[in-house]
Amino acid sequence: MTKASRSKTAPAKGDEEGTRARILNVALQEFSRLGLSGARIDAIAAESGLNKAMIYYHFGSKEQLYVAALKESYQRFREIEGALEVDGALEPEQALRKLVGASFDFHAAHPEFVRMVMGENINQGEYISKIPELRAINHSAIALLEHVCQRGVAEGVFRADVDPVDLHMSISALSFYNVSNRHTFSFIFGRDLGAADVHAARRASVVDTILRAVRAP
Amino acid sequence: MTKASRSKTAPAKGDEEGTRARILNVALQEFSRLGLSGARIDAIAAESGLNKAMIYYHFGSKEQLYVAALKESYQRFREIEGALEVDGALEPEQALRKLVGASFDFHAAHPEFVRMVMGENINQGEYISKIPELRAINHSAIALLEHVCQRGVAEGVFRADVDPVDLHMSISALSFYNVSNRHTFSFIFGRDLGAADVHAARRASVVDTILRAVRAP
DNA sequence: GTCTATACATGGATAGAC
DNA sequence: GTCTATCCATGTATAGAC
Repeated sequence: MTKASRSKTAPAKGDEEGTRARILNVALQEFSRLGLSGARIDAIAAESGLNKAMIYYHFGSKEQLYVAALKESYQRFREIEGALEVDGALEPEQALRKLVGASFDFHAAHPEFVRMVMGENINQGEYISKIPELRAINHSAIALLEHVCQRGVAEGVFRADVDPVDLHMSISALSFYNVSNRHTFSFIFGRDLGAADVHAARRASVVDTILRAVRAP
Repeated sequence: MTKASRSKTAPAKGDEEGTRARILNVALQEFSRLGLSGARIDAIAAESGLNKAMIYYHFGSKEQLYVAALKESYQRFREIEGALEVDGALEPEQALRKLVGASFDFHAAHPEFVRMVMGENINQGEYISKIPELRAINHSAIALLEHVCQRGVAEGVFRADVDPVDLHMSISALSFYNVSNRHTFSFIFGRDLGAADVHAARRASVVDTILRAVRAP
């Protein structure tokens, strides 16, 4: 009996998503909202329309479920990043603009990813270190950046001494902070970062900041 | 009997710091390490060399203790920021360099502050909103930035259309992320952000990025 | 695979003596 | 103000039936 031992009863029910997948989706939301310690297995069970025993049957423990959710979170991130096509006809400047804008938009559109990463940093990276597959997760992003930088240097529009990983870090920081620190920032400065005009202005500022950082001389 | 009802026995004991202050210090560390839900009253009591009842006597509840720690955290931040003297003889460029470097250094030197802010954003700012005094916390930083910008514009070295709050946000983002996402970033890129040379290079990059963002034209 | 019922530990909070 | 002892709700995890 191999892994695919769900011999019959392939359920064509409307909500057929698979129990495991349903749990995982709910868990991702719950952990991202409340962190590892704040999330409750009871709540995940209830929200999934299941019972606690099912969660332990499929995932073993709260921590293993958390690791699965963390992994899933990063993998979704990779999928969307991977779908970015940027080369082709675009000038290096325009290509970089597109990359930065996409990063900013992705973070804004996926606060649950941002929150998972925040939570895992609160955990001091204890659990992500158990998922070596994620090591490669951003390498394609770096490769893309590197390629764009090289083209820019060749055309004489970008500086030659830009480190792609350092540049990636700046792009991530500006994209990430905008979501991660939204609540405290909005409170302290009375500027609602969720508002459309504020958001658009910030986006433009971030893209501009990165472009200026790489532009020659 | 007024507030100061500790009539006699003003204890000259070596560790005289005040019970309340001792609890608060330990709580700040504990909440910053583990977040509101992850922190344990038992652990705070033990670490303080006290018992749980004392905590409830002085602070009422876990959440009130958390709010006190959050407030304390921001107030220490303000103190250090407030001590920054930047005007005087410095050129606008040099003044801004100093400001950005100080922000970067402060965050690096105070991971517990960064972590408290992360945790509170996980809480969606629910508790900071109960501390209206903190609204003004960064206004002096903004005023300083604004003044430097104005001088730079007057001398023709800075752009005229820089928004001080937006600029402050970029400085904070680059300073904050470096600490907040240290663990996941180090894991994924295999670059230890704690290492002295990496840290110094990143600092230089951040200062440079901000300077380029404001420089005319 | 899925459920109900329950074991068992933990954690926030309080009572009451000193 | 400070302590010990304890209450009670909650939360992770499992046993065992279907």
